[in-house]
Amino acid sequence: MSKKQKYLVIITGPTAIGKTAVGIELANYFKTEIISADSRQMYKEMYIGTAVPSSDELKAAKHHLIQTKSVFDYYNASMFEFEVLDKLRDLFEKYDIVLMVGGSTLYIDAVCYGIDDLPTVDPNVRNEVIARYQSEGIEYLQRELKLLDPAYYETVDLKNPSRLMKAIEISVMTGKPYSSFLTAQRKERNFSILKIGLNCDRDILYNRINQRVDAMIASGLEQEVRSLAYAREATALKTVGYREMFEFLDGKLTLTEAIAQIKMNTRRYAKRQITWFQRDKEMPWFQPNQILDVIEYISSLLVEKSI
RNA sequence: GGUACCAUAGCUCAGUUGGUAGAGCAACGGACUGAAAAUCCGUGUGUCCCCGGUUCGAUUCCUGGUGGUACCA
Repeated sequence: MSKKQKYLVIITGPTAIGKTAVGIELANYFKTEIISADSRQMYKEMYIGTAVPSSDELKAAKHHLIQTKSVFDYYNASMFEFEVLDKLRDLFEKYDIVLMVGGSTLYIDAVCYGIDDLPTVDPNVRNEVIARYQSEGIEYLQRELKLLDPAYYETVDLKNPSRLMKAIEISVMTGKPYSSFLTAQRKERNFSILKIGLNCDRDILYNRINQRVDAMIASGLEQEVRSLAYAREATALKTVGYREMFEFLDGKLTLTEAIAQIKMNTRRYAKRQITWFQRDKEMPWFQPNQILDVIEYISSLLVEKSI
């Protein structure tokens, strides 16, 4: 192996834990750049409600995949996988270490382990399935899936319409059962991956979330959401902070209620992230203020591996 | 100060004709391979305000407190 070993260092953790600040410090220390692993900060129409790094923060370290897409663009975890791999090919020409910072769990897993190749679904097929679900209910999806992919029917969460629809769309499109595309095989990467988790006591995290939401409101979240009314139906706008503010603008919630719900839904989101992270028993955890410990931890692994 | 009503889960409240209690929301736990900040599933966590009385047994009935609300002064 003549080529020098390359490392992707992933900084992750629940929303509002302080990943951005840690990422920038690490980027400066290791003299490298940051790829965002955030499924919402990539949309250029969304800014306040996604807590995109500030212009000062973006100047402090070079960031990639931030505000590069439109909310009308179709995007998914598989596309993220390939986009990041492309980006890494470039960055590893210049750096031995590249950082990836973010909390979008499925996207991170797609980069680390790969995600099976599926054909892109024809919007007509998709709309047809959605329409029949809306008129005939989840029983329709269950019946249909049982016919199209009995094996998947046995293992899937039968009460989860998203999962059922996805499998039906793919099966209808290809004429083959959805489950025949699932290999459950980890893809090999030609770089090493180091994951770092950031977390703290739950009540402290919840305080940070509350403060962040208040700050979003103070910075004009209402205006941002109001100006996005034309894009309201886009999937990317079905996001904590935007959804509740649309309800406020509709008069379904008072501003006070909307703020309370944004805080609550952000807490639940953080909890879902934490649940996902707990699958990975190997991931080391640090407090967001333990930057020196994180640097020491990363450095020790680099030395160990290069010997 | 007087009279009436109320006090049960984190909150709003239901209930037990006397056998130690249950809803909604919150909270907590979990699943998750192309919408993932999405989508879905599960769980009751309790000095039934306090002291005494009646009773085999009191959160429930009774005395007296304490706190709250309303009205009258």
